Amino acid sequence: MARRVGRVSAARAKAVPDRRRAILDAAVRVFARQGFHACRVSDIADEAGVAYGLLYHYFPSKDEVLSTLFLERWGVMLEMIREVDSQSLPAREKLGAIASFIVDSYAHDPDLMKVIIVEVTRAANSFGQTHLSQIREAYKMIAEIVTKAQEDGVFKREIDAQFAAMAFYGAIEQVLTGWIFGLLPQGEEHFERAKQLVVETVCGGLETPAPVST
Amino acid sequence: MARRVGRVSAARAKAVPDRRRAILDAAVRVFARQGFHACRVSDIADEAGVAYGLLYHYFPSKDEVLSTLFLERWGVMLEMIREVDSQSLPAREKLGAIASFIVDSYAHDPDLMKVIIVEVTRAANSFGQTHLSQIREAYKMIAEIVTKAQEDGVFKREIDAQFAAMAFYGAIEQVLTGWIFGLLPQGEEHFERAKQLVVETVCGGLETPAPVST
Amino acid sequence: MARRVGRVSAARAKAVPDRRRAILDAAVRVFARQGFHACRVSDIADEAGVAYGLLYHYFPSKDEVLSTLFLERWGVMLEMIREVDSQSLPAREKLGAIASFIVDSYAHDPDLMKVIIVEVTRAANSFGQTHLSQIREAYKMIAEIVTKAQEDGVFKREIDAQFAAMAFYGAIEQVLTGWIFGLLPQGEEHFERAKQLVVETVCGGLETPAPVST
Amino acid sequence: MARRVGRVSAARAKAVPDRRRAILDAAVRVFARQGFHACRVSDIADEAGVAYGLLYHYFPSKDEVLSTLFLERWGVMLEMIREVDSQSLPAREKLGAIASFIVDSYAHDPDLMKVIIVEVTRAANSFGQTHLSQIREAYKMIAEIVTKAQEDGVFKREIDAQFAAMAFYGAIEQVLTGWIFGLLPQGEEHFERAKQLVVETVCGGLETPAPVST
DNA sequence: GATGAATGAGATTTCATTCAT
DNA sequence: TATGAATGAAATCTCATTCAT
Repeated sequence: MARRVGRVSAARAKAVPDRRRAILDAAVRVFARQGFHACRVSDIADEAGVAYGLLYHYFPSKDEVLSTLFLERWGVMLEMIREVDSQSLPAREKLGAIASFIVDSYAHDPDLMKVIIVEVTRAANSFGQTHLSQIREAYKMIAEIVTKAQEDGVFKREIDAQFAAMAFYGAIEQVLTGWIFGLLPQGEEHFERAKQLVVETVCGGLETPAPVST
Repeated sequence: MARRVGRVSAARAKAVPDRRRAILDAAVRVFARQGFHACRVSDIADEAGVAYGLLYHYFPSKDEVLSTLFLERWGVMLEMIREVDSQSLPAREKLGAIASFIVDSYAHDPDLMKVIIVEVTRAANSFGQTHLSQIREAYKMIAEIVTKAQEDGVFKREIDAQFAAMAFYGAIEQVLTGWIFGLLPQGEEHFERAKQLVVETVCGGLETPAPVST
Repeated sequence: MARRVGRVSAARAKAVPDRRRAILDAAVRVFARQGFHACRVSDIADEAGVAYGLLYHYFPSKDEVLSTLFLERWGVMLEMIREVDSQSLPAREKLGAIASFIVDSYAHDPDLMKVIIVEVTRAANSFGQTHLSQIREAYKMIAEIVTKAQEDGVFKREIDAQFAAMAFYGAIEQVLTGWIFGLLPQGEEHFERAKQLVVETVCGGLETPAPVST
Repeated sequence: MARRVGRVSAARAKAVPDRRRAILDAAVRVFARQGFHACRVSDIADEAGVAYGLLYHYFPSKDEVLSTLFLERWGVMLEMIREVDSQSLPAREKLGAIASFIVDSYAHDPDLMKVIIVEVTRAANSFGQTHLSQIREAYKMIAEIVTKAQEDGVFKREIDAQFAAMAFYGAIEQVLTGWIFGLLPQGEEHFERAKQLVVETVCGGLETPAPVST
């Protein structure tokens, strides 16, 4: 009966505020601001405007709130990479699509991306461990793109695909980190430029082409 | 070669065990194994084989132990980058020296590098914030190397130096993260290879040179 | 007479045990028995029959428990002195009313008065400092009673009012201290007698009236 | 050889600083400033300019330092009261001598008197308990003075001697407390005046003599 | 659904005291 | 004597989680 989808109930859904969603959204802001460990469950509840006991109606634990946030978003990303991968496009464009998606994700919801990166993908001792298989999946798919490009003779074969995938993803994530830390300038313009630069850097290299010697 | 002391005083130094050093070394192992937040001060003391009150004899807090560890090592790295920077070498070699230093650091003491990366440089909400100026210093010096290379016409001018520095550092750190997480194969051979590949990737690019069209 | 509530709500009030009050009451007993510094927060919780985390639900710190106790009771006393002061009574009766109130307070709840005196009014280095303004307020109002009596020609003018107020209050507090330490005999009879004696001593003096010389 | 008294060795005694004394003197300052419980043994040692281990050469514990301080000074006071008591003087003058001694003690070394009062005589839960017999001794001797005066018909018989002793001592101590807390003005002049006023208040009473009715 | 009082394990930190040198 | 490194018991406070209402 609950969660009915359809026009009428959709209207009703608006009338009945979705507390679960409110808690998740609040958690993003609080985790981004204070960090997962430094915040209390009651901080999230306060931000969401609910009693903190309610959080335990929707989630079994504080950990699960973060995990939910991560899995939701990471799932979308994996989906997207999978789709890109299945198309027949030049490797550079595939990597460009991935970079674009990640940068757009940050542009659209910087707090969420900050939380995912800081509290999960970069947290080797806690959630990074828990969600290792999900994280690894992304690297694997990127590596496959590289492998294919190498087979096509477009990418150098001497650079290990696994390795290249890490370098590529690391470069993007570091740029996001730069934004998160306030080390790189932000803004629509910079976001767009970053998408191109990261691909150009990793695919084309920083060096200017060697002049053709006669 | 470094840290050599006169024979006599070296013997004496052995006679008096350096508990402070023992605590720092133990902290590295414990932080690496359990994470800074998940470990207790007594875990460090146990690992060091001392009473945990002694930790407070040498450090004002648990935080300060980690900070000391970070600053010690990061200081050495900054010093090294500064030295490399001052020499007149091709940009690729300068970046290669930096990559080598970082990889060697990991090869030599993986726990320490894990701690520095996981608990400091990637911990945006805690120690990453505290030591931001130190971290930024490294990025800045790398960016200067890129800038110089651009002025020399060796590096492409369209890729912002700041941005390139982040991409370069991010690529290396991600590779270390791969080792830390067990996502990339480790071993002397792989470490050596990584030094070359990261430079080749970022400087030369993943793509094969475009065939000279006639 | 005070605090009477409607029958129904009074019954209801009983149904819901006031844990905050229980903690305060337990704290009085524990502070009196062991002293503020020598007791642990868990001693208070045990005495109150609650988990000690609950104490932190109601009070931000152990200090605040004592402060609450002091301010509650001291406030009542200041109120009472203020009221006495406002009436038109002979100075001796006003001081008598104050002495009576303090002695009655002790007779009614010796532990509470012990705590207030030992841990606050006589604790120059800790809570005595914190609550100095409240303590001073009592002395000030007593001094005003003396001043008025001096203006009326009832009290000697050569004894500074501030000074007289301290002597008067000091005499009473010392008597309570005698009871607290077990140096003076206690009991309803002694309490009643003390009320008169302290006033007689300070107002009338210890000396017998000089015989009228002819 | 040590502790030789006499002219020559006295000169030497100056040359060899008395560390035990230095520690006691430092303890007075530190206890007065921070309170017994709030200060650390190392604070005392720092103030005395010695290593804190040395304190344990001269005293078995921190407690013992305070006890030594108290017993030294309180012993002198008991001695003095005993002497005064043995003389044949009017009760008022005997009490005056006691008040003078106490006030002079404060004038001469306010820190020491603060420590004795705050940390011992008023500390019902700790040192007040430990040294109860010593403290009681003073009250007893004062009470004896009162008793004798009552037998001589100089003091009213209806005011219990024990009680009068407490009131008298309490009045003085409260005045000292006023100085300690900064509630009463200090200075040579005020100290002298206080000696008279406390006796006049307790012996003569605050009230003006009743006019002789015919 | 919603609330927030109640729980209690567990963490950091302090500091009196000991003792080898 | 004199030092201060070393010890470890103990205390306060936090906060995720439970559950009666």
